[in-house]
Amino acid sequence: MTERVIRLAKKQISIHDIAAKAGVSIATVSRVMSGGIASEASRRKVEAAIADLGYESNTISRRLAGQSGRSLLLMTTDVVNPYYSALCQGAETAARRNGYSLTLACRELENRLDENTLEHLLSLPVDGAVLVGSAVENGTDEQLLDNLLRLQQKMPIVTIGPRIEGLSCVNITSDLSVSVKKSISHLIQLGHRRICYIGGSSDSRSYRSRRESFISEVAEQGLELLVEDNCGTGFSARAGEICTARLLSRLSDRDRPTALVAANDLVALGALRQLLRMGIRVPEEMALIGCDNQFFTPYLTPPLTTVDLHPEDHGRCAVEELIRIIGGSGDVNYSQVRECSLIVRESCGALLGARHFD
Amino acid sequence: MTERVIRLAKKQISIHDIAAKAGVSIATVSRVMSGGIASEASRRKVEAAIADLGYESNTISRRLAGQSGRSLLLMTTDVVNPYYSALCQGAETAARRNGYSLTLACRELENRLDENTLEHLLSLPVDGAVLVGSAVENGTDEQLLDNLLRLQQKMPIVTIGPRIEGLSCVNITSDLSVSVKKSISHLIQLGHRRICYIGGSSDSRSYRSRRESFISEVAEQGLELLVEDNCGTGFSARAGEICTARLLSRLSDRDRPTALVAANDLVALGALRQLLRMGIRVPEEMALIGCDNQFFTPYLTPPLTTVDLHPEDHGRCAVEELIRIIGGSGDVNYSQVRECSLIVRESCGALLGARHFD
DNA sequence: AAAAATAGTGTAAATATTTACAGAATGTAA
DNA sequence: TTACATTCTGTAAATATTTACACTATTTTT
Repeated sequence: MTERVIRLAKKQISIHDIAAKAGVSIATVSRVMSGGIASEASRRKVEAAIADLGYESNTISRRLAGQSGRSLLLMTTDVVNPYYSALCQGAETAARRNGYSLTLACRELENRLDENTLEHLLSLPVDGAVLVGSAVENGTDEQLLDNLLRLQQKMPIVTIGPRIEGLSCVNITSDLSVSVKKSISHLIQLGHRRICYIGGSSDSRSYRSRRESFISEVAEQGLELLVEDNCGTGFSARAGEICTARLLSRLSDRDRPTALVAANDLVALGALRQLLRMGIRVPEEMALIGCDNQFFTPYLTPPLTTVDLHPEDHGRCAVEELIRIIGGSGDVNYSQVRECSLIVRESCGALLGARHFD
Repeated sequence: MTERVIRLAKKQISIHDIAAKAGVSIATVSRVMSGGIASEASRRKVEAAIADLGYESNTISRRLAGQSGRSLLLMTTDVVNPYYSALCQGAETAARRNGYSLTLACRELENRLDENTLEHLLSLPVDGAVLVGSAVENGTDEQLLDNLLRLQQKMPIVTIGPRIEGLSCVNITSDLSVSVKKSISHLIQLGHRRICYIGGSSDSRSYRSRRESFISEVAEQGLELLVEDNCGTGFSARAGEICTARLLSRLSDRDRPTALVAANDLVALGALRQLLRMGIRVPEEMALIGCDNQFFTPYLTPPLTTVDLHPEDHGRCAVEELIRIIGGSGDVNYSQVRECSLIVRESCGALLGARHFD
């Protein structure tokens, strides 16, 4: 009934073997390994034995004895979304560079961190967790807070995304209002006055924050707010298509916006396709601006103007912060706001005449 | 000097606490947990105590005592490439469904599994590894074999990609010759005779295998082999651009191929852009076919015809095989060849007149 | 009724490490 | 020479589990 395990033949070389070979006790070996107090003579003998036998200390028992196992958890929504996969890549690289390994927990697109997932996370042998995506985006603040506090009892956490009210932890965030401001000023500079935000889901806290920034910035600049209730439907290319079709079918040609700000590049991709389908030329008749600077954006026709949030940087930062916290040094409750940059290409009409290609 | 570790207050509830509460020995608790021999009475008492105290067994010590820690390793090249991220998603989901966790080791695009990385992998507390990308693609067969055999001494492995000569392990693979055959027959059906393969890197074993298939299929069909040495330069969109530009600048208009088969969708994306830049219309003047059915392909202009290798399926399969092997049942040395499907869209001229959109 | 088999249980060893504590060896000061 | 401090080392306990082994109690077979 009990599961049979393949036992791979050779017994591990243990600290005991080293001790025997070097003619010292296991305690001394351990101290040499961890840089503790030991005489030069012992140190040399132990190091020779280690090199000789090719010994590597065992993560499992080190951890059982109360040490860090040097492994971190990354919880994301959906690595297929290039924003998350770039973040993941950044996190993994940073972890590996610091001698940590990274365990991945993804969710298919779901509403929130549920009971099962939480149990799974809690049972994982890791020293800390980076949380991004639905785990910190979707659901009410109380639900999120409940789950995260429970997780936090077991391990330190770092969140990426909008700060969660009432949770004290390190938080990596983009100033979405800056990203929106940059997009809107770029459009205004190019002469646009009728700008509409498309795509996204109001389940997402990032979305809500970005949308609020959009609304307030539109007001600030004295622009008209266009069909504000048309936002939403999701973060996919399909959502971009649907959303664009719905928006334009509702409005007469003269009420139509002259520029669309998409929730992300996927939404922009779908919008672009829908605009083409409807015979509306980009950027001549409609400007389009995305978000995330995903790898395919320079290759679209026209190349997409977008905002780079530097997700690899988010991943790297979160991991470095987490390792710092595990090391026990410094502040464990603040937000680090990361830069974002507007990447100007041709989908809003800039650069156009100059050189259509390149 | 020694790193200080945050110790989170509460001591874990252990098997001893359960034993005490249930009035039995720890051995009995362990047997109840693992479904071993125990009386109904003990079983009930133990289960009550477990529910009462909310006990969860400790992965670390279970593993130290020689049991599976229920965690797997996935080694990929580069999760930012959508093929790998889809694979990764499939693997993670399958692992989680089976109660396993998935640790990720990515490499930035590098030539091969080097010494450092291998050390890292060997030190990881996992029960088995799925290998895909540069770890099983790049380098000579001897180098690969050396590394993989060393890894295999520590844990069972499953590889995804072309089978490695001399390595006995489970291998998940796509029949690339079928994928190439499907692409070529599609093009021939549409009247093409001058077909050229672009992109990819001869460091990659998948690439070499796919290219060989291309060459032999071109011969089989009695087609002319076009500038065969022009292949290569990489798997990125940039590579597609460069490769296309170079190819077309070398040939007079009448020697030019009428169809391009790209190493993957990224290469096709770059090729598409370059063709547009050179004023060559797709599909009217040049057909283009990709590989991977990445999420952006339906949204290109024209929508890209491509081959879906079903990477999530590869990931899922590999993980399921690995878990089976860890469970100790069945064959541990064979190749499982997975299906691939041609996704016909408009970039080769099919579907064109009928309905240009949708 | 005796012998044998079976079911259930507890003790203790095993896994590979860290570290508190005690003790030994050495050096320094009075 | 004695007292004290310092440096170094080894023993053993601790971590949370599994499991071999010995033992008891029950059931089955002869």
